[in-house]
Parts: sequence; structure tokens; C-alpha cells
Amino acid sequence: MNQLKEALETLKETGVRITPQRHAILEYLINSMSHPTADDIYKALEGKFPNMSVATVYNNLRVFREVGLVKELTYGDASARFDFVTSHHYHVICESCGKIVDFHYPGLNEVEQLASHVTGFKVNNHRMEVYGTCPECTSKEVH
Amino acid sequence: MNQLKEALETLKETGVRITPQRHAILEYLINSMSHPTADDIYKALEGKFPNMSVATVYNNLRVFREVGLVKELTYGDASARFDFVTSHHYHVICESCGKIVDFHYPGLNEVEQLASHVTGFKVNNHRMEVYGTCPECTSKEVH
DNA sequence: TAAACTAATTATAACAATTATAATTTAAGA
DNA sequence: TCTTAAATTATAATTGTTATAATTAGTTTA
Ligand SMILES: [Mn+2]
Ligand SMILES: [Mn+2]
Ligand SMILES: [Zn+2]
Ligand SMILES: [Zn+2]
Repeated sequence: MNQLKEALETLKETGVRITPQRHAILEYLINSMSHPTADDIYKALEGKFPNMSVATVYNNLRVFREVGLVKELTYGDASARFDFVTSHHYHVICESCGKIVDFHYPGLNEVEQLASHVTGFKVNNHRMEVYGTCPECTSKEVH
Repeated sequence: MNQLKEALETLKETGVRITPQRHAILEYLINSMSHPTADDIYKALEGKFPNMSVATVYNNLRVFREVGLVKELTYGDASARFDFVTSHHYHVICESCGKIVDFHYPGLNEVEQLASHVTGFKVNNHRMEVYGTCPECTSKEVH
């Protein structure tokens, strides 16, 4: 696939070694249309890599984040989720089942500017998520 | 103080017992102009309550959240922060020192509506934070 | 291609934030 | 004051993640 090739190219350019584990983690991230946790990835690959350490998954996700290949979505108690970076988008999250769905919206530059102006902060970026109930969970609700 | 009185009244109305610990935690939350962690609160009150358990702090913060008195701000690895609920506002967070500063901005209803329309979710609320560097940290930077 | 160098992986332990458990204490109403 | 359910305490358990140190394996260089 094209995205995988480009990702491997990015690793090569930044001097990050390409190992079978990294290849497999990237491949999984790109192909899974979801937003997996480190443990999801670990479990999904344990057939192919029975000896892979969970630390390897975490280490490599951090490397991928550092070179800009993935975004880490962090939440309170729950485990972090990882998103292979394509175009800029936001997420809507189901409070019932935890599903995360992408949606596109122009960046909130105005909010960043106002925050900067009002607080004197040098603003770098922002985080925005919408919470609600997904169609599947809504239809399952008692009525 | 007025806010404390109202908060205690809310507890009474919802049938939540008012204990010295709860009184002190609420008082601390209202008076501290910051966004303390559970441990901040625990440490701040250990003079007055040498035997208070950290579980009590967590339990009561959960109770306060459930009756709508406080908001819990959750982050990835770092510990949660708690904000006594006054008016609706957003936060700008310093990536260097962790400081959290309030700022006001009209709610992002349009984003919620678009997300709902595009994904079919029943939308309840959203989360938005701006990240950057606070004036103090900016002036400390090497140049 | 082989050796050398260094980064990556593994196994394991440690950590930190939070929650569960069970015994004891206490707030609030009768 | 008595009663009772709720709250607190002390402690252990849990969970997600990171640190450590020994081993393995990419990549470079000769
Ligand atoms: Mn996404
Ligand atoms: Mn606030
Ligand atoms: Zn759902
Ligand atoms: Zn700062």
C-alpha cells in the first residue's frame, strides 16, 4: 500500500531503523480503520510475533508520534488510542461504547487567537472532541 | 462565603451527607484559584485532617462531579484536575509548566451540530482546550 | 560479505494514579 | 439518645505505562 510505503520512507529519512515489529505495527495502524489502544495492537500481532514485548509497542508508538506518523489520543483513566496521521480531523466519541468516529471541520483558529490574546499565551495547538451516543447505541436504548 | 453555602445546599438537597472532610474539600476547591489534583487537595488538608484517606478525596470528588459541583479535567498519563463549576469556560494549558488558565468563548454549537449531522451521533457535549506556552515560561526561554 | 557499532527488542520490575475491600466511625433523622 | 445507612479509613489491588539491563539484530563500513 501507498501509505505504508510513505511511512517507511519517513522512518528511513529520519534515521529510524525499520524492524519487522515496526513494519507490522504501522501496517496494523494503517489498515485498522479504528483507533486502537497499545494493547489492541499488541494482541492483534501476538500471532505473528509471539515474543513481542508490550514495551516494544509502546516504544514504537512513541517513536511514530515523535516523527509525526501517529497521533496519540489520551483520556483520563482509560488507555490512550492511536491514530495514523492522514489529514487533519476531529473526533466524535460514543459515551456508551467508546467508539471513535472521524469528522472534518475547519480548524478553530479564531479560538486559538482569542485565547492567545486574552491570556498572553503563545498558542501552539488545540484539542477538540465531541461526545455523544452513536447510532447503534441509540437504537439499542430502551424506550 | 456564598459559593460554599450554595454548594452545601446542593449537597443537602441531593441527600448527600455533609461531613467535615467534604466541607473542607469544597472550601479548598472554591478558594484555590487553581485547578488542583486530588493529591494537591489531599496534601493541602493533611494539616487539618491528618488521618484523611486519599480514597476519601477521590470518593468525594466523584460525588461532587456526580451532583454537578465540580468538573474533572482528565489527561493522559498525568493526574486529573478538578474545577469548581461556576460559569462555562474553556482552558488554555501551558505545555511547559502545566499551568491551566480559564478563558471565555461562546460554546461551539455549530461544531456539535455538524458532527451530529455528519456522523448520526446524538451529541451531548464537547471538550476543547488550547495548548501553548504561558507568558512566564516564554520569558524564561533561552534566546 | 564480515565485522563492528549502535539501536531495538525482550523480560521483568517499578511506578503512579486510581479504585476496591472490609472494618470502623459518624451524620442525620426518628 | 438510638438507630441505621452512609462515609471514612487503612490497606491491598488494579491498570496503563515506563525504566532497566541483558540480548538480539539493523545498518554501516572496510
Ligand atoms: Mn481519527
Ligand atoms: Mn477552569
Ligand atoms: Zn456507541
Ligand atoms: Zn508555563
